[in-house]
Amino acid sequence: MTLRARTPKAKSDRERLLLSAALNVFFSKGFQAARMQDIAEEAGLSKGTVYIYFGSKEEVFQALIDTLAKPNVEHIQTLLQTAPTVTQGLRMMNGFARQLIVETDMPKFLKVLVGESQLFPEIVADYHAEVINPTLQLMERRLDEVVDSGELAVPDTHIAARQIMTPVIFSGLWESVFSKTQTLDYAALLSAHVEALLCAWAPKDTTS
Amino acid sequence: MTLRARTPKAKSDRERLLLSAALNVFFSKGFQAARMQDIAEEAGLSKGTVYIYFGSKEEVFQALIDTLAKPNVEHIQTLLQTAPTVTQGLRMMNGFARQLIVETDMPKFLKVLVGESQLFPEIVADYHAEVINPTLQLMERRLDEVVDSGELAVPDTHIAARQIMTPVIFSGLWESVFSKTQTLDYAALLSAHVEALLCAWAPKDTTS
Amino acid sequence: MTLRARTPKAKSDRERLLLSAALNVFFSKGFQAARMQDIAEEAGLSKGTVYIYFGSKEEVFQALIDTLAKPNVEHIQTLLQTAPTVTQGLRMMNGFARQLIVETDMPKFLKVLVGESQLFPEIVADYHAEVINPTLQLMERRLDEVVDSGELAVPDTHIAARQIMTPVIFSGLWESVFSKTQTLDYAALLSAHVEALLCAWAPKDTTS
Amino acid sequence: MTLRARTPKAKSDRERLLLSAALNVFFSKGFQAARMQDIAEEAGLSKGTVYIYFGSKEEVFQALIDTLAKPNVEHIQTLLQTAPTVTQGLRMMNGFARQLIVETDMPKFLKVLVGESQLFPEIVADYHAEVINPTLQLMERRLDEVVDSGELAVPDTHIAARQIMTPVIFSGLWESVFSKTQTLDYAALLSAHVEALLCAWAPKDTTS
DNA sequence: GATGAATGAGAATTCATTCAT
DNA sequence: AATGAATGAATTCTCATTCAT
Repeated sequence: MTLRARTPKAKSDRERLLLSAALNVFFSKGFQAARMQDIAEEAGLSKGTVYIYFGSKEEVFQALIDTLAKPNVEHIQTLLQTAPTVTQGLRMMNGFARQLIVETDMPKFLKVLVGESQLFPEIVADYHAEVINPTLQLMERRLDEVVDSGELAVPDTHIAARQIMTPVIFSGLWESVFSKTQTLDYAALLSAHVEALLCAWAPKDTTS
Repeated sequence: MTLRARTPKAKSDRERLLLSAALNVFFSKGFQAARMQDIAEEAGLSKGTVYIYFGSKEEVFQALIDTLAKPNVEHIQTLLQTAPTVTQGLRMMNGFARQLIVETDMPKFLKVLVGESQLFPEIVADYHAEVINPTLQLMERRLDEVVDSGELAVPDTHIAARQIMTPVIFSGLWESVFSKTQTLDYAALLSAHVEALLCAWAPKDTTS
Repeated sequence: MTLRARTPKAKSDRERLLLSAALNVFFSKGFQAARMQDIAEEAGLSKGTVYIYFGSKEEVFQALIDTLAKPNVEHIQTLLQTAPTVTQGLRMMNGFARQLIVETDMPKFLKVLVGESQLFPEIVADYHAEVINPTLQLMERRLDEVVDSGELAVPDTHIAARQIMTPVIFSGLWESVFSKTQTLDYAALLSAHVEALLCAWAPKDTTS
Repeated sequence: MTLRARTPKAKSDRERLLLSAALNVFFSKGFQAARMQDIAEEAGLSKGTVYIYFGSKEEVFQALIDTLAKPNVEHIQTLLQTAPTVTQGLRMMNGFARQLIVETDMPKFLKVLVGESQLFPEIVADYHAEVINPTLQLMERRLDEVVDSGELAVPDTHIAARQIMTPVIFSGLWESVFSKTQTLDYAALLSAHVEALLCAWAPKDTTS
């Protein structure tokens, strides 16, 4: 029998442990095929114990989304807001995106979200409302600002915000789905992309 | 009882009907959560009938991949090979990509492939080998040619080939996952992307 | 499509063909595991055709018992009744038993009857009433006669009748169950048995 | 919900309970027609519980054979080996055979083995190799010894060993198949048989 | 009469969830 | 708190039977 988690700290550690185990299992098998047993084993605990922390498999899934998704958003937002220029902000974001893809669970998370998107439309809606949309809107606003300031000449900031995310999603997905089959140089792809955008958005020379 | 399919033609029609039903169900629920019953009902047939045409749920899935994936590849390849210039080829491909996203089952297919990627690694490997890789390599070769001819100045054709696909995948995924929550102007995104690439790859003026 | 059976003769031939196929299939798989498809294939016909001749799988089974069991009984009974002495009758019956085991379907039939005995108690009761019991009673009566006539000194004719059958059943079962694993010389076993019985039943010499 | 079996002892008891239930069900319906549900109900447990102890219906069957068949063999062998004379050994074996038929599950087991013999040829081969053959060979060797010692004059010890088993199998089968229809005095049959054999094998008087 | 496609009831097996220990 | 035995709903797949051709 595993040591009991008596303090609140110990309990929240065990919760995190379970969520991390769950992500791995959901990633490997998908929500439906994932057995509570698998999650328990991945965490080194027993089946019954999972139910002490989460009421059902669906609750584990929901908690996973809530716990893992949001911290990243905040980071991106901080990055965008604190960078002196958008050009720098974009370049810094690239570095962060690379980290996100290679060093975090984001690709696994992305794969799980995509895979279960039709099964849990509320979760998708929620995720859109709390993560995707705020981030895109923040980007859009920042781009509007720099257009006004003349830093960049972005023709359509709405599309531009999405355009920025394009290789991040591509890379995340590649990492989840194809990384075992063929590697991809995410950093190169991301920076080629930013440079292309900056080229396209370069302010027109209006001096002459 | 449904009309019996006695001729080979009628049987192959019914097979197609079932595969189309299966794609919808796999898309909605994922492979695991999809019940054979669901597929049968979607096709207006009974459970047992599905087993006359396919030996198991997995066989339905495999047949789906085989049937739906490959035709699109050929189209893309033709497009690339017949366009007089790469610039035109890319612009035409965008039109095709838009069609692919809005008018075909590609987004559903993409979502299913991503969702089940860990469960069927052989199918993913197969898909990579027969669809993804040949397409990317063809693009890469075409880009190498135009670099040689001076039409474009692509710094890294390997990355460039992937870069081209970036918004296609993004759009396909958006269509699958978020289209009910928020629409996205795929044509605008795709063409903004191509224009950015063409800007970045514009041959340097070496006359002066 | 197989030739149609138009005449009554042709129909009854086809019925026999199906029953023979059924015996093989029931023997190999047991009643439950036998598929109508198997029986049809064994007979070189199609599934639906079996239903033209028999209303259900159970009806096939019933017809099998009725058709195949009874002829043999009549033969045994004739043998016993026409033999001039019981001693000769027993020896002749042995020859017949050997034939029954090696050259007929009796062992298959026995195996099927035993295997399904609990599933079809009425069939077993029927079989007992129409085949087993009459034969045993006839034997018993003949033995009573020869005891009276002084030909043999059988202590208990009821038991004796059963005792006679003992190696026949043993051999039939061995043939069904173990013949592929190890052969058994049925003729030798049967005649050793008869000789032992004749020794035990030899009339006591009461002359001195 | 039934009491939980937590200790190894309780678990092995439950396993035995299930096997005993399984024998009854397999006997009544045959392996194929037996539903796991039936076995569970016969044991007073639920369907799912059977799968905690045995991985599949086939595994239950195999375990049954392993558990129930072998103990009896040992008993017979001990009997034969410890009896001072073969004559006594045979008479004692008869007592044991009667017990086997009336007081143990042997007849049920025999019926099940016969019924499923074609479906599980490996089990039959196994059973022949581990139970039937060793027993027959032991008998044969003992008979060879007594022929040498002059105790009995057995003409063919190979056949004789089989001849001895003849009424045991007959009785076991009768018990399984016909006992509800008509009783049979097994003890009388068995001892009549032994006496007949002893008569046939009596050493020839060579004194005069 | 013959065929085999279609049906749906039924059985093995799995696994989320409960709860006695 | 932790465990894992027990349960039964749910799912895949099979096959007896029907019936359009």
